[in-house]
Amino acid sequence: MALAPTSTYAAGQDSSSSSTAIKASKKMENLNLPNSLNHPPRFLSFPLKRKHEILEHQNDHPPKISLTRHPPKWEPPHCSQKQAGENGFSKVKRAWSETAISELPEPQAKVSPSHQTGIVVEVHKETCATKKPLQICQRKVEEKCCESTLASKWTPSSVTCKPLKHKRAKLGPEHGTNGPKISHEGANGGGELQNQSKAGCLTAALTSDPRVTDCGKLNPEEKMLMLEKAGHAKALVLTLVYRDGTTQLDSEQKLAPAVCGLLMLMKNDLDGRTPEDPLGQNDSLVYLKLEHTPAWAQQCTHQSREDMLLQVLSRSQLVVCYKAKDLLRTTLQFYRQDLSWKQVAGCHVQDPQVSGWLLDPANPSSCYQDLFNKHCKRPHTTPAQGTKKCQGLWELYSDMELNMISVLAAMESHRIHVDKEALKRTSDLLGTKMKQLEQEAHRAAGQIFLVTSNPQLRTVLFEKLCLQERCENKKLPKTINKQQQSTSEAAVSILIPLVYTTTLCCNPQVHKIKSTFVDGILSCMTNKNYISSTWYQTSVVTGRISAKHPNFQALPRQPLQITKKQYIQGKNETVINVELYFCQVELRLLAHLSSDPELLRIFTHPQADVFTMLASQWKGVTEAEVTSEDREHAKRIVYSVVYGAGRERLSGILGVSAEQASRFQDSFLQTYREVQAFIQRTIQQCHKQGYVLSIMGRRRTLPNINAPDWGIRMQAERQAVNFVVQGRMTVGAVFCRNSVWCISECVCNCRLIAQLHDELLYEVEDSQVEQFAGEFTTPNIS
DNA sequence: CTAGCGTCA
DNA sequence: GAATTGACGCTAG
Repeated sequence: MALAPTSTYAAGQDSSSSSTAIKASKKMENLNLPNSLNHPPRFLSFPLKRKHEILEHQNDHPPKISLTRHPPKWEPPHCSQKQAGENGFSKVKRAWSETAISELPEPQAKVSPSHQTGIVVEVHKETCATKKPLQICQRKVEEKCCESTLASKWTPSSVTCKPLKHKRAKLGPEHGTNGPKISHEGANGGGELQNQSKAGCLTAALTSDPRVTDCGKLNPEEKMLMLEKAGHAKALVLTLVYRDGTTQLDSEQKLAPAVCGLLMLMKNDLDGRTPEDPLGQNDSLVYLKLEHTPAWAQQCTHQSREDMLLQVLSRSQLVVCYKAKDLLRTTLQFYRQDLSWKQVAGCHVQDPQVSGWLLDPANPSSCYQDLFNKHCKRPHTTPAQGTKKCQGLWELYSDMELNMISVLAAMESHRIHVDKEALKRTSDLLGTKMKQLEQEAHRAAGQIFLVTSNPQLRTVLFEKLCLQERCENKKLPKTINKQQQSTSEAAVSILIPLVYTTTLCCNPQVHKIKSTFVDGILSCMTNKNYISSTWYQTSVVTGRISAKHPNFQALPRQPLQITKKQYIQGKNETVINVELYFCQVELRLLAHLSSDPELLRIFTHPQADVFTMLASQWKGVTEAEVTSEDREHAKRIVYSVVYGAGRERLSGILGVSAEQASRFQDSFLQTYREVQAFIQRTIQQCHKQGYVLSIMGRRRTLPNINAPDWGIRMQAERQAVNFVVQGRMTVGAVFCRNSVWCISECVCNCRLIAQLHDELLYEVEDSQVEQFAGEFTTPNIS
C-alpha cells in the first residue's frame, strides 16, 4: 500500500513530479553556510544578498508590457489552450515519466540534499515608467524549499512519526488517526476515505430535497440532456459541498474540509427572483458527486477523456462561484490524471469574493453572508454595475483579477516534493545544536532561563547583567508598545561585545530556522510528501498576493546548509527555475507618478541598478565594489525615506545618529523634489476624498486620514502614499499576461510556481532554459 | 516607512 | 485548556 504514491509518482501521472526527473547538467553548488554546527559563530547570519551576474546578450527591443483588454464580459477560453494541453504538455509529461522510472533512486543510498540548485534566468523587464533595453542575467540560485527526489522514500513510518507540536497538525480532523493514507486532494483535501458515512448522510439529505437532481441517479440519456441544459443555461452558479456538511458559502473554517460534491444551479431566469428564493421556474439544481472515476463521465464515451466539469467551467456564458479558486483547484486535484493544469488555467469563473474585496480591500468580508449583507442590501440591484465610482474597479476586476483566479488555482495545485527524512534529520541536528547553545547561554547568564522567552532574556540582560549601563554611548532600541528594553537581534548585537560569550544571541536565529523553516515545512506535509502553498488573492489591502502553509514568499533567500555531513551527495537532478525579475517596480512606479527628473534620469541608464548606484554614492566606492549587503542597505534606506520614516527609525537603519539621519533625509528629499511633491499631493487628495486610488484603479479608503490624533493621522498618510505606489500594477499585469502566454503560446514546457511580489518563478525543463529566456525577450510578449 | 505570515510566551 | 495579543523575524517594495 505504501507503494501506491510511489508508483503514481513513477508513472508520471502527476505532472509536477516532472520536476524531480529532469536531468541536471549543472553540478550542485556546495554553498557553505558558516560551519555553524562545528564552532558557534559570533553571529549566525544568513545574508540577504542576491547574486546578480550580468550575462551575455542584451536585447535592443524592450518588450512592452500591457494588459490584454478583455471586454467586461465572459469569453470562451482560447481554442489553442486545449491544443497546447493535449499536444504539448502531455507529451512531455510522458517523456519525463519515462525518465522518472529509469532513474528512480535507490532507497537510502541516494538522498537528495535538503536544498536544490538551479539556474535562474533573470529577465529584468521594463516597466511602463521608462524605456530601456532588456537585460538577461543569469545567476545560480539555491531554491528556498527543499525539493527532493523522493517519493520512493515514502514509508509508513515516515508518515506516522510526525510530531504533534504544531497547531495545524493538531487541528486536522483526519490527522494521525489511521496511519498512512494517500491523499489525492493535496493542500486542503486529505482524508477522502474518511467520513464516508457522514458524506453519505449529507448526500442523502441533499438528493432527497425535491428541488435537487442527483446526477448519479440519472441514466446516460438523462445525463446528456442535463448537460445540454447546462450548456444553454444563462448562468451557472457552482458551490462546493464538503464532507462535514458545510459548503463554500458557510463561514471560514480553520482547516478546509474535504470536498464531496458540487451543487450546480442552472439559471435561466436572471431577473425577477429575490436572493431568498433563487430557484425560478426554468431553473434547476443538480448535485454532482465528485469521484475519481465519475460514473457520469465514464458513460459518455464520445466525450473522450475530457472532463465534463471542465466543459462546464470553460463555457462562454456566465459561471459564478464564491471562492472560485477553490473550485478550480479542487477540479485539478480530483482529475489531475486526466486534466492538464493548462486547461483549467484558462477558465474564467466569476467570483463575488474577489469583486467584493475590490470594493473595500481594507475590510474584506469573512464569509458569503457577510459579503451579501454588505453589498446587497437591496435585493434587486447588482452591486458591480451602475454606480460610476465602481467603473474603474470593474475593469480592474475583469481584466486582471478574474484572470488571476485560475492561474493561482493552477499554482496551488503544483506539488513540490520534499525529502521528509532528510528534513527530519536536519530538524534533529538543529535541535541538538540548540540545546548546546542553550546550555552555553545559561552558563553565560549564570542562571537557567528560557532562551526563547523575551521577558526572561530581558531580565537576564538588563536586570541581572545590567548591560545597558555599559553602553551609554549607544542608544538601545525599545519595544513599540510598552517601551521596554528590546531583546531584538539588533539590540542584543550591540550588547554582545560586552559579554565574553556570544551565544545569547545565537539562539533566536537557530531557533527561527528550526521552528519556521524546518519544522514548519514538515508540519505542512502531514500525510503527504510534498508541499503546495495556498495563495490568497484577497488578503492584502494593497492588492499584492500572499501565501500560507508554507509562506513561500517569506522563505529565506539563501539556502541553508547545516554541515558538510548533512549535505549528502544526491543524484544530479535539479529543477531549473526561471525567475522573471522586475527591477524595483515600486521605485519605477514612483518615478513615473512623480515625474521626478532626477529619479527618471537614474532609470535611463540601461544597465545600472538603482540601488547599486545609490550605494556606491553613499559609501563612496565604485559600483563594482558595492556588495550585496550594501545594496540591500541602500534599498531599505531609500524605501524608508520615501515612505516617510522618522529620524529615529532612520538612524537605526542607517546606523548613524538621529541628527545625521535627518540631514540625510533632507538631502534625499531635496534631490528628488518631485517625489516630495507627489507625496504631498497624494496626502492632500486623500484628506479631501477620504480614499486614494492606485494606478490600476484600485481603491483604499482611509478612515483615519482626518483623525484628531496626530500619530494615527500620520500613519494614515503614510499608508495612503504606500498604497498608491505599492500595488501589483506591473507584476500583476505581467503575471496574468505571461500565464496565459505560458498556457497557450509558449513552445517551452514551463509552469508558473510562485509569485514573490516582483518575481515570477517558473519551472522550465533544463534543455529549454535558453529558449525560454529567449522567448521572454521577444517583443511578442506584450 | 508600508505590506504580509509564522512562532512563541 | 483554549483563544487572543504583542514582540519578534522572515519576506517583498
